[in-house]
Amino acid sequence: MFKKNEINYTDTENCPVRNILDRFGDKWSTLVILILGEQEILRFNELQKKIGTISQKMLTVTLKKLESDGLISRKVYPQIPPKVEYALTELGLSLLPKLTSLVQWANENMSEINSNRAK
Amino acid sequence: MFKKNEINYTDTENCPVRNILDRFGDKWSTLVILILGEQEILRFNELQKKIGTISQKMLTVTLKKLESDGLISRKVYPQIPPKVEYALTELGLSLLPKLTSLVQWANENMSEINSNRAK
DNA sequence: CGGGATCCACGCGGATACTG
DNA sequence: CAGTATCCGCGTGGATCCCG
Repeated sequence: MFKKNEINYTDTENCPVRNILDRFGDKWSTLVILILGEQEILRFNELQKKIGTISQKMLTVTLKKLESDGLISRKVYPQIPPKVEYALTELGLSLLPKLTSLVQWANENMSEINSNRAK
Repeated sequence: MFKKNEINYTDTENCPVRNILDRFGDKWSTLVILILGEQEILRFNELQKKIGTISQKMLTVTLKKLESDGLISRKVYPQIPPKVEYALTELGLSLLPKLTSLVQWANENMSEINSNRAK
């Protein structure tokens, strides 16, 4: 029934599962990717308004991390006032379907989870 | 290119995306579900050994949360010493493919992400 | 064996002020 | 506009001890 490749979850450094969870287990990364997947290109302030409750600091930190991971691109227009555009890279786009699939599940099952919790 | 259902990400309470991220954005939930999906049934200590680095407290907390969400089941054998078995519920099983899909992506792309980060 | 109960450190993340 | 810098509360999560 289940293929057992016997993943070694103990090895935090090399286990991709642990790695990805450490990376996207934070509060904002996944959300930013989802929003960029929906809108294609967004400026810093547009992202912040979209999310609504994120602070400038955390949006900056999150974007930098995702950029250094190669998941999003950052395009700076050298003008005053500055203009910076963020978008998903190819790598980010390849991740997107996996996340939207998760979102779809969330949409379908959140009410059941909530009613379970209420008990 | 993109269907725009215009999700309101600002509404933390009602947005399923925000909800699921708040719920599985912790350090261990996703990992526990993945391991239970692989092994079907596991006892408390077996789970702890599988994960390796989780503390008793966090495993307890995580299991309780997942149980109250209705994602895993908890079967107690009233004997001494006690025996408790954990497994995925139907709901948990329905989530599993979405997570393994994410794991697959992680396996395929983790090396690229790591080399990106190194720059 | 499978937890409960406490204590506590650390770091995530918010609030605020400032800048090119 | 798009950040940077700093301070700091608070919750996550680890360590330890105890119990049925």
